[in-house]
Amino acid sequence: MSEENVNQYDFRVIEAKWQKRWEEADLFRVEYDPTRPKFYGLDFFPYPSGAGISVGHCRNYVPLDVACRLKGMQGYNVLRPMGWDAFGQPAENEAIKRGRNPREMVPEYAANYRRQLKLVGMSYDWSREINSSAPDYYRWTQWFFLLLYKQGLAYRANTPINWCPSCKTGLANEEVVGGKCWRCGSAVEKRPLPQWYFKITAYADRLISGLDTINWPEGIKTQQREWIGRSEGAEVDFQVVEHDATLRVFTTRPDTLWGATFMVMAPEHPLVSQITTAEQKTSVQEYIERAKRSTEIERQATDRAKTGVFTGAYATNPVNDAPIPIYIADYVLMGYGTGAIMAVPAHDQRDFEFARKYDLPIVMVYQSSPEQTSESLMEALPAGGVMVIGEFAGEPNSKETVRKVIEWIEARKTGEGVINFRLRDWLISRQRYWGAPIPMIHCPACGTVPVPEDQLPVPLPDVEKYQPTGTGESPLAGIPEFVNTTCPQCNAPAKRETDTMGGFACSSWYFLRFADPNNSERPFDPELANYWLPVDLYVGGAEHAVMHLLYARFWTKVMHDAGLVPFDEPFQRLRNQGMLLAYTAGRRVTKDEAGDGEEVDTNEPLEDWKVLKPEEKAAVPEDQWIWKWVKMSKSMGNVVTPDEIAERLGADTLRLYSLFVAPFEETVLWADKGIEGAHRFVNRVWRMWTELRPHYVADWRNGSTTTSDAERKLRRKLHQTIRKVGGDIEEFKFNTGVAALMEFTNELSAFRNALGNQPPTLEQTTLVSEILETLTLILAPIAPHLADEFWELLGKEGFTFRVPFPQFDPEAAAEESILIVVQVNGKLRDRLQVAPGTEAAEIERLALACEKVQAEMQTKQVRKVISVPGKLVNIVMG
RNA sequence: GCCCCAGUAGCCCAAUGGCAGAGGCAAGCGACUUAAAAUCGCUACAGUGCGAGUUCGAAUCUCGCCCGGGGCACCA
Repeated sequence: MSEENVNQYDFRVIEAKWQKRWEEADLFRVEYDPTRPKFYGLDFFPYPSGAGISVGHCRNYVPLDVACRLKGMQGYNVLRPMGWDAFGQPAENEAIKRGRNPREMVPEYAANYRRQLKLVGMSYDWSREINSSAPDYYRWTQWFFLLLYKQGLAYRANTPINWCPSCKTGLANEEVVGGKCWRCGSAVEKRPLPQWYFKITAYADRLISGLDTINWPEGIKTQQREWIGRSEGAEVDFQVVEHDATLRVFTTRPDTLWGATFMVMAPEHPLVSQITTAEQKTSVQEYIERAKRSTEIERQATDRAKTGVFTGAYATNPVNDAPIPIYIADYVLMGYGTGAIMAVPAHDQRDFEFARKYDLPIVMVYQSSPEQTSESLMEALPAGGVMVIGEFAGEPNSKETVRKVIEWIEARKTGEGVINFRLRDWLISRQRYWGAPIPMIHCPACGTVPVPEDQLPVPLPDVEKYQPTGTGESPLAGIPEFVNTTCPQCNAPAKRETDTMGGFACSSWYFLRFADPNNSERPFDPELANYWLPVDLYVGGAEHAVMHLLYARFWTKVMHDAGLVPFDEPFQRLRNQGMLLAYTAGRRVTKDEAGDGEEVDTNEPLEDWKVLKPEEKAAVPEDQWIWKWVKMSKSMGNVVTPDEIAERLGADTLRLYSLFVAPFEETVLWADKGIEGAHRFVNRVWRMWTELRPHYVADWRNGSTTTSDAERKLRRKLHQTIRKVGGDIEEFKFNTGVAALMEFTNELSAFRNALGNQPPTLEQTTLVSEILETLTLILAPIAPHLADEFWELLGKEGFTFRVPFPQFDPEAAAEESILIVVQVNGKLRDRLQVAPGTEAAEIERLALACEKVQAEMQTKQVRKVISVPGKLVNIVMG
């Protein structure tokens, strides 16, 4: 009976037992220890949604956990914290939906997350748990707002903002995706409102150059570079005819000034009203009105025909004094450059289209051939050709020419070289309740005054009603007890700022708070931050490529400049996990649903496919279901939870499968079949290991060494596996690391079968003991519950997390002989076994001596022999 | 339209210039079993999306296409 029990892999009991012991021993709690090297592994700051985590979340939490456990076994002092991005719209919207207060809901949801993360064996130091909506956290978010303000990096401006009518709040540029709100997909409008901004544009250059110093996926770096969008060019002044005004334009092609035949201003340009003539007033007014009404989606549609209106005014081209008409058109954006352009239809496609439509002259600056004329042009010529007019006639169409022209313009004082960025300042104001109040006070006498640091936090009032107002005003504006205060400077009655900060403020510094989460004197102790930071390994989804990662880098640079931290990049190494898709039943969108945009649920992609809700499944015949692979998410109703997998197959199986299913960064299609295989493997390990365990001797290191071929081979495989598993985890190649473990168990199985019921020899006992112990430890980062159970079964104390990860023995891992392939003209002819390190000349000699090669040499002449030591010999004959 | 990433066996994936196959799923066969499951063992299956090129040698490098995924999109 007892024999039976030992061989029964009861993962439910084992996993619960070790999770309890880890907790009792406070195993993952870490302390500052400058005598030890540190390792900081961090997950993207999650919002704890009511749905809890799905197996999709395991795609990032498990690999980082494995990497951190390995680092711990390698002797690093590992910081692995977790906290909740609890402020912001996801939490608020969910609370509204459930008619609850987010203040009560967040801790509940966080508790569920915590429970689930423990269930899959995560090695978090829970003593460092933080909640960004707690006053002792947002107090410091507000403190950082004031820091930015003091540095001149926070300002209030009344410019038209991106307004999401559904979220009822302003959006930063980064939060507008294709003219739609990133969160809900509604069409974004423009609204004038006074708003707080962070001057991230002041750091544009450093946000680009810093990318060269960090180990991030190239794709993410490219996205950030393109988002910041640095472009070199010049600003040039055009005198407006018969007005005391100059129109300044930005151009990357000042070399084409000679071909500028008209100007275009954005409809919002402040000069428009001043220079528009009486005759044109009506049509210009109409155009401006129309531009205002159209949504960002409409304005951003690139395939749309160019439209515009003549202002009646003219400007003087500074290079040839020609008067050229000034138009307004919505393809020119007020937010980029100067909001006005010089149009060179011959060399810019957009200007070309506009010129053809409104019959404006086209003048060629560059020509690739004499036959080419402005009349014959079918499209603009952005590149190539030689300059044919002006002072620089004869110059090629090149960067060098652009540079020369800029110098010339500067000398003539009509313009200057300028670097422009696509990046705009970061809109931080939200007109919502659930966020950190912006710590500013509006005083009638003193103006805008910061809240003194010692009065922080400005507490978010606890209220019953917090729904967004929709008027563009924060719900806080309706709470007199909050709004009315006194001016910190003159003590006169004053009003508080009622906007709150967007959630990205909280996540721009949380990684620092983990270094010192309970500090009530400052956001963090510099000594602790210097020890733990920067984050060594940061893991999360690629969807934050621009927003969060850009903002966090910006805040870190600001802190660096304020002398708070010595580094200026927060995340040394970044990895993005792939998405997890589930096969999901859906149906076609019916005509009436597609018809009106108002009623369509904007959380779902606006396509012709809609997920079948559970209640709809009965109504729609099964042969009309359309199956699709879509992201696993609560709104799709296709979630598989770690709870059900842990219950059915165990956490270690789930961990192993999360790693094995595909390369880390690849998209995964969730199929239940695959995980059965992972479970089979874990069972197989259990069975083999427990069967061999009776042969274990603790002092195997003093035992006799193995000599038989088969045993030496198995030991070689063991040491190769140590090397492979450790290396693959470091390189984030978890799938091949797990495969290596499977390979080893396959060989171990053959050994066990060969052993049968015979008692093992002394040598075999030594080998088996080494295997039992080593296998336990190399499994430990991946299947920690199983490993700790094994460790105990070996009669050891404590936890594998505290045991050094095995070192591989290079001698034991070395191959005894190497296979050399012999090819003739690239085709396989023979194989040779040679000792490692055999020189090229020697294997060449052996290859030429091969029978099959000799046979071919009878009829052909050897032209060349390529001999690659350790690989092959290729004999070229003809 | 532009920029990334991928395309290898029925499926998920290894191999990053050197014998196309490590691992898993599914399939087939055998052993064990009264039988089945589980387990153990064995087996078959592709010439690497298409077309050129470089090379002694290409899944791997280069160029041009096709297909899928992701990102950006009037930025002057």
